[in-house]
Amino acid sequence: MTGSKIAVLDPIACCAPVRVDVLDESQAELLAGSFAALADPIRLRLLSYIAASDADEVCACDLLEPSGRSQPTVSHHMKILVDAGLIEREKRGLWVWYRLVPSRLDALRSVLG
Amino acid sequence: MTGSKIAVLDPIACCAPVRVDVLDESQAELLAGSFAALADPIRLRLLSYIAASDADEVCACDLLEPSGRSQPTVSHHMKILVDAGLIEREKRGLWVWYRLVPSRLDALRSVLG
DNA sequence: CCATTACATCGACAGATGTCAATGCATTGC
DNA sequence: GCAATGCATTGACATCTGTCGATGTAATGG
Repeated sequence: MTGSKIAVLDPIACCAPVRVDVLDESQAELLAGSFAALADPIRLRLLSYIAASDADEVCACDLLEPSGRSQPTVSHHMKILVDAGLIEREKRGLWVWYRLVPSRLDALRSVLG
Repeated sequence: MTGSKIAVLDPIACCAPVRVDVLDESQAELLAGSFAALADPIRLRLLSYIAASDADEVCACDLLEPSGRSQPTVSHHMKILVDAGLIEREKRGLWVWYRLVPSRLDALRSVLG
């Protein structure tokens, strides 16, 4: 995907020199941000709750009880997931609905393969 | 994979009731820990450095320069990756060698699928 | 032994993160 | 208009995290 080949030659020669295809800093920063969104048990459960829903969207009001956290805390976590691009937010009337963004999850999955 | 079906019925009925297959707390805690190990740009670059190596293992001494961090800091990050089960550590003589644990990465990947 | 090397651990610090009560801001219904 | 509702934002706090200098520890070579 990236293709940036960096040749690293170790001067001491304790170890064999290595040719590498390493994530550059900006790529690593971006990916780390995405994984950080997944690095919290509450957010993982919120995500799986949406993923497991029969409908393809879930009302914010349904996320309070199963998460066991206060309304501001859930709102905070949902914002982090939205900012990471893992879920979409849509406001209809008084209620807010969340949907998964499967392409974003696929992108993260491909990084681990 | 888990199979734990939990029926959640929302009492207010503002939203449709949802049948869910949600991560339980201990599962979420475990997974969050694994993703947290990936939620740092330095660790991602260390991991990709090992993954991109021609050999299947990399000497710790080769990780200092490309990471741009001090020796204690790199040691700290490698410990986190090892504790998360993402890489293996083997000491031979004075040197320490690291290898990927592909099965662990596969497991994480399958969670996102 | 002793010096040197490679890596781990400790201690300290700044900055990030999760949490909730209090408050703000739209939207709806009257 | 006004009150009520659903969610976001703020402020404050404790905890966690990344970082490095200093030091500890195990292995090697003389």
